[in-house]
Amino acid sequence: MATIKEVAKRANVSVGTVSNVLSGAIRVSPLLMERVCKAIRELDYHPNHVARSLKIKQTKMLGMVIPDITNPFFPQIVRGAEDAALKNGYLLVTFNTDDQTEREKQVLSVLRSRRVDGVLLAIAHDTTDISHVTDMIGAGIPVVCLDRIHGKLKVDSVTVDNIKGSQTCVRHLISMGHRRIAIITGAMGLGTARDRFRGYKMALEEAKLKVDPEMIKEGNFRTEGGYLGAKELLLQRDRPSALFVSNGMMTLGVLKALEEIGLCCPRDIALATFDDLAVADVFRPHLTAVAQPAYAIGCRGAEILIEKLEGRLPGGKSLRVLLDPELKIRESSLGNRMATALS
Amino acid sequence: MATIKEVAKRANVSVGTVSNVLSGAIRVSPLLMERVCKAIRELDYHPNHVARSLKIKQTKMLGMVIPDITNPFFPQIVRGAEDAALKNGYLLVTFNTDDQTEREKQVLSVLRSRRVDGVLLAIAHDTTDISHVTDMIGAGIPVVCLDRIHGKLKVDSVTVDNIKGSQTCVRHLISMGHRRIAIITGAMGLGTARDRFRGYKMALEEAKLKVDPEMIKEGNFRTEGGYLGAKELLLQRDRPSALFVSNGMMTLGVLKALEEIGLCCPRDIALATFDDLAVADVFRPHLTAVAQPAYAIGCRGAEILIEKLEGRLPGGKSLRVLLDPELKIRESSLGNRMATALS
DNA sequence: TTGAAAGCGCTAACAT
DNA sequence: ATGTTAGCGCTTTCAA
Repeated sequence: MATIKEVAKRANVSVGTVSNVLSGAIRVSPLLMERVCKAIRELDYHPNHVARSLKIKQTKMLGMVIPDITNPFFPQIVRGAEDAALKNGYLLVTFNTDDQTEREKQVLSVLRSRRVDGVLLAIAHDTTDISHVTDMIGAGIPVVCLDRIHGKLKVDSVTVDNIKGSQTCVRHLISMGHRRIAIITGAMGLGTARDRFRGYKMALEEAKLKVDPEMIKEGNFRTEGGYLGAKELLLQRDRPSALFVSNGMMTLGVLKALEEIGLCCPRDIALATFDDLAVADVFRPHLTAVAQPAYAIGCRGAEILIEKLEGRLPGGKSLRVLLDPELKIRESSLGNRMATALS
Repeated sequence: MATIKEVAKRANVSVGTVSNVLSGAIRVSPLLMERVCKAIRELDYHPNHVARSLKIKQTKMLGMVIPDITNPFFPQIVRGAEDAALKNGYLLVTFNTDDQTEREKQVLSVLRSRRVDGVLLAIAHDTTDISHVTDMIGAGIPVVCLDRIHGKLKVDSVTVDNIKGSQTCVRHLISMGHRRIAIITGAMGLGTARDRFRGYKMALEEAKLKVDPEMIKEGNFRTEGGYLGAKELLLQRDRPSALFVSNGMMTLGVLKALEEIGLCCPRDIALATFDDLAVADVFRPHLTAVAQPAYAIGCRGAEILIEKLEGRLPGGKSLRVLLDPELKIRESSLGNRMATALS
């Protein structure tokens, strides 16, 4: 591959001049300009971004660390972040942690070696020791947390208003006449999981309904957590009339459990879920869901990170952006008659 | 951030020695070894991979170019490729093209500037001019095509045996007693789409069934293509008794159309689809599907690319790996009685 | 406006 | 086994 030196030689100018036409910052006489452009074309020259990075001490790369791109919630976040990054001349390097702190540590270490300028992080859900993250920030590499945030971590973040989302959703369940409303939560170490539980509790309390421990199962935001939770919950003698599931992956497991148990939704049990995955609107009955603006989460996250990097943002206290979720009422949470009327 | 020079100074050794302990290739005396490690720890030193890349003229980065990470088929491919890449010390930089050739060109140009060592490419489906790809290869950057391949492009590739997949599937439909079997194809410019159609045709012909133009609709591998195709197909006076859909995204549209028309599967119409998306096994009735080993496609693709890069593969003629798809027979393609028995 | 040259942090060849 | 040093391709300062 051609280098800037070869271009300079061919155009009979200095490397500095070539650099100037490339960056466009310093003006170059039309004559030399033309010669340089010609040489670039003839040599099919592509500037070496690696050398540039070394020199300017910026790679214009952002790290994106998520649990698993295979979980349908994350691709949208990634896409949003990627679009925002590209628009600003950055590129995104994505890593999966499988929700394991150990992997997360390795990944952040690789990212530091690669000298990414900043990191977008959807933290692993069993992470308690957060030193790898604080170290990163300490080393001057800004981190913005997406979707999930860790209680002890003081960083910028973009999340959905989880409390409001589940509160609104459970209120809706109550308004449909339900009194025994169960919940499958995420791993309670995660702030996100705690907030969604909190919204559930608040909705019950404001309706003067009691919060029954038998109606609460801790899951893990994964299919199998939903499956197990639903089995326990629904095989009780006094089973709930409605179930609120804390995320979309777990709902997949819940649907499987319902099928195995032979329960029909919404006749036997009403359902509502956090996350509006594609299946929610395809499954029959269509599922009532709290839709998160996933694309916007990624997009805003990347924008904030970039603004920070380019010094356009006050470095002071960490800013926490809260996006509004949207309740999509569909058939799975409706009473029998209404459900049939709609279908 | 600390540099190798600072580590050397602190450990009272030369930079060469530090480099040697880092690479592990050349042995270093235990004494110095210990001093170097101590200094590394104390300075929280992370080797600068950018400088390394510049020196060794390899970035150990692979480009991954796909239409859209938001399409549930691709995350698995990406995940497979990423796992394989990481295992070999490479990292993956992913880009979406939205199936637009123009974006694909820009993306490949960026990738060249970034000096990726090689590229994994799921080519945009309307790409006819492939010069950007051949140029890349001409510049010495190997390309491996995944999932989709372009007729004129002579490169290594990893795809599924599309002909076999749809042939097997349509045979199954025939064996269930269907005679009027419709198909919604992908954009016929894509080899993948053509092959799936070819398998359909072969299955019909070997059963001496006629290939009826009224039973064929060209789609585009996207939801709306399935929706439109199904509407046209199923509102005919003499509608098919079975429908084979050429990919998973289109099936989402087909399900929507079925619901709107008020047709019940499998009672009114049997269904089978290429791609075994998560919804296939959740939707009722569960959908008969041709499962592609998406993870394996990504994984093998990355492995081949890396072997090529490290010279462990004969550079001669391009190798085309064909992976076997697997037919998952579920309820949507069964006759009425069998379906109810299973459910 | 243009050219010359230092130096980013590392690897590898060479010298000791 | 260890140290010294040139140079990867670029940006940027300084001088002309």
